[in-house]
Amino acid sequence: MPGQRSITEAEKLVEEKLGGIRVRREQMAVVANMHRAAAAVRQHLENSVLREAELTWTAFVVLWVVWIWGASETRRVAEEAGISKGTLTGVARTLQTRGLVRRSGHPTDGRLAVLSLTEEGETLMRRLFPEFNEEEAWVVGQLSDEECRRTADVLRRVVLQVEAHGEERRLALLDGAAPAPRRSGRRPRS
Amino acid sequence: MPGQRSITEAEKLVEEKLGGIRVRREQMAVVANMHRAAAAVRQHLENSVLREAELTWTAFVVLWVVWIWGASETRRVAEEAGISKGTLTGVARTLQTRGLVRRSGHPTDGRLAVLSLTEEGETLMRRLFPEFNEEEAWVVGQLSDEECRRTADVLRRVVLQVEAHGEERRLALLDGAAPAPRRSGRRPRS
DNA sequence: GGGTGACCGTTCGGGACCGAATTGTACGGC
DNA sequence: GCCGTACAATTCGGTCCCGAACGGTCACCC
Repeated sequence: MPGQRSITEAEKLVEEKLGGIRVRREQMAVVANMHRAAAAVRQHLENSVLREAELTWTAFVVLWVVWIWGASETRRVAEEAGISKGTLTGVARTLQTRGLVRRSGHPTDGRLAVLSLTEEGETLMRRLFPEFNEEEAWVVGQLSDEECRRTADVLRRVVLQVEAHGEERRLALLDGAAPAPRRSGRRPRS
Repeated sequence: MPGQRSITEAEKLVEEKLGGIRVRREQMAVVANMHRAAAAVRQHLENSVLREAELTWTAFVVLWVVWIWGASETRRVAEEAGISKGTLTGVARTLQTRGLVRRSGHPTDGRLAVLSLTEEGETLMRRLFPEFNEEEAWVVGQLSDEECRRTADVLRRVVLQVEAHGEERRLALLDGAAPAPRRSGRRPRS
C-alpha cells in the first residue's frame, strides 16, 4: 500500500466531494495512518520473525501475555491480548496442540480455566522475544527515542478515550434507538 | 482491553524474564499502542457509525477509496485499501449485491476490472462520510491539531520504512535460507 | 433445598483475510 | 498464425475474529 502521499491529496478531493462541509483533516490523517502503520508492521513481523516460528500475530500476542503475566485465567488473557473470549478459545487450542501452552482448571472455582506456558513455550519465548523486539525497533527505526515516547503517549490517550467513553458515546449516538444488529454472527434462536 | 498501564509494568517484567538483555522499551510501547489504538478505533467505528449502515470496516474503506478516487481498477483499489486482491474480490462482490458498487470490464484491456460507485453508493457516502469523520475526530478528541499532525507524520514514516525496506530486510533476516511456508492457505498441488 | 441471577468458557454462524494455485487476456518474437 | 512470458482477476484452503447463544458453576436468598 503506497499512496501514503495520497492522504493529503485525498483531503482535497473529499472537500470537493462534500462541497464546503468541513473535513477534520488532521484527525482523518491520524486514524488512516494508524491503521496503515499497524497493518504494515503486523504483516512485516508475521512474514519475518513469526514465520519461522510458525506463529500468527495473535498467537504470539497470546503467548506473550501468558509469558509475561504468568498463569492467568483465560478471561484476563483475552482482555490483555485485545481479542474476544471466543477467539481466544480457538487460538489457545491451537497453541495447546502444539505443546506451547497448558490449559488447567481452577482449583476452587470450577468456572475458570487457567492458561500457562509449557516448558517448550517458555523456551520458545526466551529465544523469540529478543528477535521480535529487535524487529519492532527496526520498523520504528526512523524515529528517535523521544518521538517514540511521545507517539506511544498520544496513542495511549486515544485508547483511553475510546475505552473510557466509547460505550457512552455509542449510546448517545443511537439516541434511544435500538442498536442495529450485527450483520454477521449467530442468529437469534427465536 | 484495559491494561494500558500494564505496558510500562510489562517492560520491567520482560527485563526480569530476559535477565539483562536489553529491551527496546520505547519501540515496544509504540508498536503495542499502535495496535491497541487501531483495534479500539476500528471497533468503535464499526459499532457506531458503520453499524447503522451495515458496513464492516473493510467494506467502508473500499467504498471510500472508490468514492474519492473514482472508478478504478480493482488492483489499485486493493492496494489503496490495504487489502489483498483476493480479499477485495469477496468484499466487492458483497458491495455489488447490495447495489453500492458496479463492476465493469475495462474497454480496451480485457484483463482489467473496474469498480465504480452506483448512484446509491454515492448517496450513501455523501451521508455517511461526515458522520464517520466526526467520529474520527471524537476518538482523537484528546489530541490537539498539532499533536495530530505530528503523530500522523510519525506514523507515515513507519509505513514508509516498512514499505520501502521491508522486503529487503526480510530477505536479509532469512540470510539465504528458504522462507518458511505460510501456515495456512492453499496447499501446493504436488 | 430450590430458585435465580451473575459470571465463566465454549460453540457456532458469518464475514474478513492472506497468498498460492488457477484461469484468462495481452503482447512480444518468430 | 503460434508460442511463451507477463500480468490481470478469481478461486479456494486455512486461519482469524467477533459476538450471540449456550451450558456449566457459583453465590446468595428465601
